[in-house]
Amino acid sequence: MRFSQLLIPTLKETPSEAEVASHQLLLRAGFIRKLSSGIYSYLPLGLATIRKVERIVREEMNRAGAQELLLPMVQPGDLWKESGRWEKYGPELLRFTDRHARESCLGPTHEEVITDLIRFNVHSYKELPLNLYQIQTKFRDEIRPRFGLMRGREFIMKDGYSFDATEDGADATYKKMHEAYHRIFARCGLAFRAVEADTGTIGGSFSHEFMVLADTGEDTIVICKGCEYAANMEKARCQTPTAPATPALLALEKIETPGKKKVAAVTEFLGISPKELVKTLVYMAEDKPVAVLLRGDHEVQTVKLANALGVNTDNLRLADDKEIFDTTGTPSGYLGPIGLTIPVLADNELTRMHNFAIRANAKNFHLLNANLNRDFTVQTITDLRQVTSEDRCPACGGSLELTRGIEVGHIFKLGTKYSEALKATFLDNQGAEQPFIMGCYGIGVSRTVAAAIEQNHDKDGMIFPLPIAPFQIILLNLSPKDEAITAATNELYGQLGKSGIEVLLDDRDERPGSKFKDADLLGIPYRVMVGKSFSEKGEVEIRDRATGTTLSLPLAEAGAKLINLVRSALAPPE
RNA sequence: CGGGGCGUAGCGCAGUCUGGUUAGCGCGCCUGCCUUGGGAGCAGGAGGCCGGAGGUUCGAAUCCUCUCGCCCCGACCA
Repeated sequence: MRFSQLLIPTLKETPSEAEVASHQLLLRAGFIRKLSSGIYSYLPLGLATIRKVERIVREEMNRAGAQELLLPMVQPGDLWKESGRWEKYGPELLRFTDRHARESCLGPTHEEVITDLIRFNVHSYKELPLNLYQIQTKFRDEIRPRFGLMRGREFIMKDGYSFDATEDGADATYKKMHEAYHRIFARCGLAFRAVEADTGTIGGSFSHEFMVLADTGEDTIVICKGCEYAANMEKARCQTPTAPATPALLALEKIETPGKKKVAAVTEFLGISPKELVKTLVYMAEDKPVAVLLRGDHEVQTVKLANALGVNTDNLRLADDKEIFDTTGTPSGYLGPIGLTIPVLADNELTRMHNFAIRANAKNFHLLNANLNRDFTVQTITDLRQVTSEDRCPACGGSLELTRGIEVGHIFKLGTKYSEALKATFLDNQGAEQPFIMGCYGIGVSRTVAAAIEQNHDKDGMIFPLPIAPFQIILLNLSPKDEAITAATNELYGQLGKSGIEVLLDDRDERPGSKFKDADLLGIPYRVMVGKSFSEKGEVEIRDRATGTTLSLPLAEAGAKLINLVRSALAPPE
């Protein structure tokens, strides 16, 4: 393709609305333009990149035995009522009525539609397993879209759904998808980790998220430096080391702590570490109070707490001062665990603590030398807190690292949640009716492009991994008015094109500096320059965008060299 | 939805507090000359309902009211 004929509206200056690198660069390089909040047009280069990712996704999904189909975007409200999600999904589901006053919605995901399709068309275990996917525009009316393609309201997603007859079969399918996802993101040239994840509102029994590692990621993930263990913060566990030998239990001691409420102030005043204090928090779970006990320096992980209580995170919040007083009789800020009548949950860590400090249920007093089961009891002891970098890996005991990630893929083993809700069943080999065992598998295609840029850029622009670059080579004619140079450039362009190499020919009548700047901005992996050194020595130069290394070689050798470079970069993993 | 900020030419901004000629600047765009290895130079030019509506005033980009849109921070997610 010729640069002069393509719509590539590059910008010298960064639009003020863009905050993160991928958003700024996608705008500056002319890949996308915003239509309204969270809704973007993909220009030719943006679309080319999207198509590259899609192609890899298709190849790997097909290779793993999945089949592509395409489901409707507009979906009847009745189907969502049948699954129960019409009520549950919330305002993120964009709803509208058509001319016949039928309730409808734009598909944010397709569990209902696919399950409906399968229940009417698949009836026997002999037809299973089935694994179906589509690549399509999704719409989710996000509360706050942000960061360009990172969190749009309209975005391109690959969503896949599997149907198995047995648990073992479903687990095998899940494993196959896990492997396929590994291959997909590896082929995209991304540094990523698969992490254990909470199943959230989609529901199901277990799941993994695929995280592209980048400092600007919206998620915090925990990865082990010593083994393969990795998990989302919401799910991350840590070793619960066996309790040290129980020391002598000291007598409770009431001590005045004038005006000290916050953990840091209290422990400083008492001359102890926050690790020697237990704090008492009150939450409202479905509007009923529960107390949570935690070591002073630890933080509650809301998702874990919600799971321990069996409630949805939407129905879980910190109690306000009035609620604390009304339900415990103690003002906020003075509440300790002794004598509580509401349900009490304690974090695992408490089993290892002895002679710790707590609040005394009285203004300006704390108690020293408190002990679990001697001075107070709790109903539940489990993992309720955020893992920290001081914790040890639950799998190998190695040290843990907290890092940021961008969620580009998510796989779930759903089980029978939707098949039961929609009465989607088949007959097993005994002639008994069984619900399909399902899995679902998503990849944010447009987000993957943003994540790739987030992970691969420098001050001059994007640096695409070759497999997902919009073009593999950008060929610069540095002197379009020079006939010899133009003839040489065209010859090379033709040769590469015949070999199936994707070349963007910069034939614009611009000065070299502008072409260099644009080439860097677009992030195309190899830049080939035909100019002064061709006139002087018959040589062209090949510059690697990522490393900046430049290779000069005779025109006659350049084509073969480039074909070689591109093909080796495209070699699939292992 | 709560908190913060912003809407002036395609992009980046000044002007608004303290109302007063024809609303400016840089980049980009058009024409010509010139130039050609890291976003050149000169000359000429086009482009604005100052987000929208209402109000105050002799007079509003500027003050007031309402509204719409956008961005950032939080709870949600591919």
